[in-house]
This record gives sequence, structure tokens and C-alpha cells, in this order.
Amino acid sequence: MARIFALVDCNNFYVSCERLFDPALIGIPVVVLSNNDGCIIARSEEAKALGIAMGAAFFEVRPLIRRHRVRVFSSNYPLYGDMSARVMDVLATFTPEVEIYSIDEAFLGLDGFEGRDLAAYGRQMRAKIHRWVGLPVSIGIAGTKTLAKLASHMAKKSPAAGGVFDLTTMAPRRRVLADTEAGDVWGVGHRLARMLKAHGIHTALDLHDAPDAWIRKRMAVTGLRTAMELRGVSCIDLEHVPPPKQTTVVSRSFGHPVTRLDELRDAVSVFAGRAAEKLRGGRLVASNVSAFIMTSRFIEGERHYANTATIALAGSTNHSGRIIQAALAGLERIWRPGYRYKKAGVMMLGLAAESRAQLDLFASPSRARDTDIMEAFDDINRRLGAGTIRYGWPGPRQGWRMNQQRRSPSYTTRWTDLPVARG
DNA sequence: TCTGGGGTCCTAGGACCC
DNA sequence: TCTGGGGTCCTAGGACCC
Repeated sequence: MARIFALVDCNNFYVSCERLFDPALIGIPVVVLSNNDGCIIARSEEAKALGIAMGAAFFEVRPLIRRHRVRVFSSNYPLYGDMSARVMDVLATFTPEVEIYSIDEAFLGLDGFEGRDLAAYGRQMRAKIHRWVGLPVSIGIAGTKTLAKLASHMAKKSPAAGGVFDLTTMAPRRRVLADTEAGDVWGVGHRLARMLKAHGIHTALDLHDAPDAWIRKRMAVTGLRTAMELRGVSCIDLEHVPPPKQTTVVSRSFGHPVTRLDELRDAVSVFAGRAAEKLRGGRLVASNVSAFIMTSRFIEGERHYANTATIALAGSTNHSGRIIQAALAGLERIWRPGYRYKKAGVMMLGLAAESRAQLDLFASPSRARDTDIMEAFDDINRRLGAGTIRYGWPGPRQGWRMNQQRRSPSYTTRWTDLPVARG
């Protein structure tokens, strides 16, 4: 049976979320910044038209932004996460086969819908999301995930498509592939695109037509899979249930460079504490903790240093105290004086379900008590706000804290930020 | 002065064992 | 003391994604 996939992609997602709660932003250039207000990660169409590049450093495009009065926002993940969940809920009313691929994208399985007018079905989805949530989306439909991604680009690019592009009927595949750069294909990044270009492979069609053996040699099995998918052979299936996480990371760039060990200790404790909370939230435990620190890669003429230390936990755990202690031990091992550190983080490795570690956990009475303490800890932070209680003592200097000067309110996830309508 | 954060997968190479 | 093949496991690094 032929497979049918749809890719639903929210247009300029973060910008669209900001516009939803401030309609004055509609029709004018808007951008959203990364954590730490470092670079541009979302742009409205008007901002794109001004030539503001994706990923551009904020300070570099600042003159342009000033000149054109571009509205600028720090990223507001509680808001975006909540809006994302609403979109996904609407999609679930159209098919049970929904794979949430990222915060702003979902793959749908539409096998068995062959008889229908798929583009019309897509337009229904679009209209319902617009009416119920208020966000614009683009939808691509095709026989493989890679082609569905490509079709969603077509849906955005061609005004005639009306936001939905069905590659199974609307255009010959070869023509669409010929109009697509190889680097725009899902699975072909910067490096491979450059390599392909050097070998005369410029378009998606060139890749489609390249010999298997050559692709296998230069792009490994993942590259061959991509080429097969371009040819309409489905190799990447829908993932209905997300596979269990293997690692989880909490890391941040610092608002200002950090030189002192005590400041780094403070940052690493906060990150490790947050990582432990993430584990408990997912009912997971970890067997190892890595701490890592690095200087800026961008400053010329300054010595660069980056290092990671991995510490084995004595038995898998999600206990904040143990994890913080291990992360700090890792930090001591890699810290070197004389550097201006710009970023640090904590990675949890060897994740496993808490339930599988239970027996071991309760083998010792002190561990059972630890679990009770952590539950109370999380409960307090849930009810009174994140960070109400934490491990350790915040250091006197907080220069490592992120810059986030342009954040919009948490309209939908904090009562005090609820928008007010006035008649 | 200022350049995100959080993930996955594949491969090559070394250690170790029989 | 040297020779050889083959298997597994682990890690580091590189590539990708949003």
C-alpha cells in the first residue's frame, strides 16, 4: 500500500505566537532572539524581506533593526510550548497518526486517505488551526517524509498553493526537485551541501539521480536513505511514541564572561539542579553526569579552552544533591584559571526509567528517604513557582545569568500575565 | 561589548578477548 | 617470542535536525 505523509509546519512560529497576543505586530517586521538575546532565531516575512538572516548575531544586524524599527523579542518558551500543544491537539482531531517532530512541526500519517482530495483535507486542517488557535501553518503532502518536507516548502513559496501543497497530484516530482537546491533537502546540511556542490550536484534532482554506490560512500547510509526518499521510497517511518531519551542537557551561555571558579560553581549547581528536576519530571534516572565549560569561539586572539568531565554516579539516581555534587566534582577537574568562560552546562547520561531502578533505590532506607525529600521539593516549586527552593546558596555575583531584556509576558501560562480585553 | 539550546545517528579507531 | 583473524565494546568526532 502506498504511504501518505503530511508535514504541518507553523509559519514563523515564534513571531506568530507574539503576534497572536499583540495584533499591532501584524504587518510590521518582527524578530525573536535566541536565549541570552544572542542571535536571530525567528523572523516575520517583513523582517526576512529586509535581509535579516536566520541565525544572524543580534549586535551585527542591530543597525538594520534600528533603521527599520523592527520589533525585537527575547524568546518566551512557556508561551511557545503552550501554543504548540494547542496546535497538536487540533491535528489529533484529523488523524490518530501524529508524530510531534518539533515545537512547530508535526508529521501526520494519512495512509488509507487515498480516495480523498488530500489538498482539500489539508485546507480544512489549516482553517481549523487558524480558527481554534489563531496560528498560520503550511502543509506538505507526499509519499515520504523527505518529500512531504519539500512539499511544505512549496506550500510556503508558491502563493497559488494556498498554504497546502500535495506533491502526489499537484506537480511532477522531477520538476519540483529540479527547482530545489540540494542543501534545502531534509538531511542535507551545510557540510554535505558544500561537498555535493563540489561534485556538481546542485539540485535535489541531481541527488535523486546520483548513483547509489557514490552516495553511500560519500554520505553514509543516512544519505542513501535521503536519496531513496526523494525517489518516493519511504525509508523513514512515523514515530508514534517518542523513543526513550538517552541524554538530557541543561546549558546556557553567560550574560557576561565568567573567570572565577565560585561563579562557575554557582552556575553549574543551578544547571545540575535543573537537570535533576528534568529527570524527575520524566520519571528517569541517570548513571553518569558530565559537566562542561567553554570560552567563546568567536573572540580572535584570545586563547580558547573547552573541556568536559564525566563522573559516574554511585548507582543511577535523580537526586538533586547527588547530581549537583557530581557535576561540581567534574567542574573542579576541568576548570583552569586565566580564561574568560562564556558557557557551561551539565549533561545527564545513561538514562533509564525510574521504575526499573526502584528496587535498587529502595534497597537502602536512606535512598527511600531521598525520594520523599525530592518529591516534597518538586511539589513546593510546582505550587509556589520554579526556584522557590533550591540547593546551595546563590553566589554574590550573578554575571552568568542570561540576558533576556525583551521578553513578552507568559500570556497563557501565568495568571498574572493573562491578557485583558477592554470593551 | 554582544554569536542559542537540546537532541539523534553514524563511523572510525582503539582496547580487549579468544 | 612472534604471528594472525575476528569479534565486541566503548569513545570521540562529525554530521544532521529544529
